[in-house]
Amino acid sequence: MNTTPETASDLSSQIAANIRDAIIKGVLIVDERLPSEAELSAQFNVSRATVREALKRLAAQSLIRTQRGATGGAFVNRISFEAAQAQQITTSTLLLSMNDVSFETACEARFALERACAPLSAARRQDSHLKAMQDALDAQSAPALSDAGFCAADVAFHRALVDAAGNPVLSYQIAGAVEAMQPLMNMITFTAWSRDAIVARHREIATAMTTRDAAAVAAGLTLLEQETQALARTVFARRTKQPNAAP
Amino acid sequence: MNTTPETASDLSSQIAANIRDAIIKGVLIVDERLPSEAELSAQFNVSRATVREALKRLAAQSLIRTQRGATGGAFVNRISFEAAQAQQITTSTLLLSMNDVSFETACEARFALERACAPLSAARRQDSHLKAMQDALDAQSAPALSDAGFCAADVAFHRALVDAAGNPVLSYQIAGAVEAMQPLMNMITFTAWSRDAIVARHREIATAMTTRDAAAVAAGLTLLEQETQALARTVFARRTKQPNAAP
DNA sequence: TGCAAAATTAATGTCAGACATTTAAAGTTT
DNA sequence: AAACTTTAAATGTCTGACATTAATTTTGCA
Repeated sequence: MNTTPETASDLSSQIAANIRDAIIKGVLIVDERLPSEAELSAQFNVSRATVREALKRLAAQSLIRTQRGATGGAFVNRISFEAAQAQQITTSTLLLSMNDVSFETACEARFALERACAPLSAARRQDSHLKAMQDALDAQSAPALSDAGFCAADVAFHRALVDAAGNPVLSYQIAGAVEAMQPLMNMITFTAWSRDAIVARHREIATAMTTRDAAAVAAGLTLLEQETQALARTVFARRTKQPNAAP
Repeated sequence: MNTTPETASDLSSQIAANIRDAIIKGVLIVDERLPSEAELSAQFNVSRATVREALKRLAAQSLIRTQRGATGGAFVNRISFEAAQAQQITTSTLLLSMNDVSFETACEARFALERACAPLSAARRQDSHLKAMQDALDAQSAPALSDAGFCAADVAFHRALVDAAGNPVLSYQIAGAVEAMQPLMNMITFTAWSRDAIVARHREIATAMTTRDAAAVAAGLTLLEQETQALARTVFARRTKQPNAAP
């Protein structure tokens, strides 16, 4: 049951931890109003400034929201899947960029996670998911598309694939991982040839999804992973040999 | 490239977003010292209190750390896998408890994720992983073990399974999801009979890991999932029929 | 009476300045 | 040269004030 070590000597950390535990343990219910800053400062016997620093910490974790005005105050937040995912993306993105995680490792993790939902996605996909995948495919096939646009459409495709599993927890976890990898993916300059290869694989996967062929979806993802890894290797190899000047 | 909407009118939010972007974009490097609070308040033309609230927000996301003293200040943090995972667990745990996620949905997501690393784990597992799994098995087989202890050993077993994949990104993502599910798992009271069934499945999985039989590992996980779901159904059904008095 | 405008109030947001505490480094003494 | 003392620079905390916001209450007038 490890939430956050945080044995800090800061009063604001302690107070934040105190309130956080109350929220986690259910002492404070969703949408319940916390005591006002003045009351909290009296309860904890600290100044209002210290209480405010504690509350800002909790707000940064989306645990509370604040409202101004007469009936305002700090309220316990119901964390939404969107908010949780946004946080996860921020954290994961920094984690990857700061810890010298290789493209290979991140890519492997990403496709492993995606394959995890292939059986569920194939079984449960709705027409709306197929349409989303098809739209992403069309976008990726556009002739004068920028690399960023290509990657965005790529994310949309895989996002639809994951959402088709119909499990919000799975979507939240995996979509976060996929999005966090985007900065790494953007390091690759996609040639027209490599784009065609990717789109072709996507087409295969989309077809397999249509026929609910889980094994084919997984196989398509595996092939896509191998090709992506190979592409990355050539791009990075060329780049180290011939370092570019443009910042 | 969605980091955090945060179009808030609070000055402290804006300043936090400003510095956060600088960190994400690499303008501020790991271990680099930020300007002192006094300098920041001059730069942003706000009071020191406002700057401090912004810094506390960043500290809550583990983006910075602060040190007191003459050479102190706020430093850009290198987010560790541990810290990132701890945050993910806090967020995911609250997400599950606050959004009425059913045991079924969470359990399905958990095992889907674990199956995702079965092939990698079977291929790459070291003796140390086998030993960790065996230790967890021994712990789970202890006769007078509490439910909490049983669950803790359960986590250790699956944690070793995931770590065996040798991919830190995968470990971070999945271990976080598994730990976040613990509160839900703890709602189940394991009978002696059901414990035996779980341990037996674990034994099969451990054996499959030893022989590097990825398909058998995945199959074992699938069976374990089905049995866990069935067990949960009976427990919850009994509980609704006969509401207990003890809080 | 009914309704719109104005005043009230209670909360967060911001500011300014002071003091406390911590820590490294410079300076002093033995 | 080593040990102690002083200094300086930073964060941590406190106090009190004012600004801003938004719901509520009161007032004024048709």
